[in-house]
Amino acid sequence: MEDFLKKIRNKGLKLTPRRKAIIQLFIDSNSHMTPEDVWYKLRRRFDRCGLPSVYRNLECLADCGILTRIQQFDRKKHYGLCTSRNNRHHHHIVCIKCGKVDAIEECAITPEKEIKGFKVVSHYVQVNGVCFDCANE
Amino acid sequence: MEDFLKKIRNKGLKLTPRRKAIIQLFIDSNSHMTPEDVWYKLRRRFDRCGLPSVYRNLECLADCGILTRIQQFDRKKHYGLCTSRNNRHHHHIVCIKCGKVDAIEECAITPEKEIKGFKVVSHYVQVNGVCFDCANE
DNA sequence: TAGTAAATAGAAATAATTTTCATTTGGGGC
DNA sequence: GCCCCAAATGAAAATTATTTCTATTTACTA
Repeated sequence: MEDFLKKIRNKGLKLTPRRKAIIQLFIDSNSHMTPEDVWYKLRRRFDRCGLPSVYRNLECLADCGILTRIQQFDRKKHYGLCTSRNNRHHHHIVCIKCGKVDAIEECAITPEKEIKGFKVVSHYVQVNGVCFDCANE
Repeated sequence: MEDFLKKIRNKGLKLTPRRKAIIQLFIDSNSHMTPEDVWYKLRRRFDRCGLPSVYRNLECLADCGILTRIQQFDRKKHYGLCTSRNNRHHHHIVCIKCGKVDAIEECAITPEKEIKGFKVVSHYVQVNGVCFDCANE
């Protein structure tokens, strides 16, 4: 937890009760969540709690590298706890059953391979770049 | 084009003027598009043209393997033409400038590598799987 | 401890997508 | 070529996730 708080301070952002609570929720939940999921759980602890604030905080925590944006094709935003200890390039693996999120350092994904104890079912890769034509215009 | 039409027939779906026109739009446009983009262009050719129908057709064409769903973090759906000639496992590379979409067969993405003439700027990988705990419950 | 920029709640607005339903149409079978 | 029926369509309305706005509160710095 202290590592996470440090990341917020490093960005010059405030360490509010909501933010700490949200991080704690992710540590406890061990799975990715939508803004609404988080909001629902936060309301148990705070009488007043605005959904827009949750949206802002999740984005802010993702920008701090504390959370990672998880792509689920259900039209909602999803965030998971980013547990990578160093700052190296990495990706995340998501359990399609329980939503558990873990960091993976390797990029060479091969089908059927087991990664960190996860049995790979599918993976989504999108490479963003500049094509030959655009690079030379 | 004939290859694409075959894929629709193989799925037992109808070969409507809208569908042919949408495929042609993608062949001509050479970039990925949102439902609204497609709708806007279709309206030049058809007097009556419903947006829901465009949504339905894009999903349908994606299910047929004619289009591929492109992830852009702008809250809209994006589709690109899938030009892969065989049925092998593949991904897509997207130009962040012009939106050009191309199929890539290799999975071992390394940063800075050039793929098919595209200079890789970033890539998004999400692996979906079943974690150790879930696999053993 | 006062000052200030950042964070907040709540209400309202926005915008993408989906649903519903009545009508039309493509394509297989005659 | 014509009939039939499931699939496709348009239009309007509904849904729903997300964002904006604004006044108020709060965390942190000096």
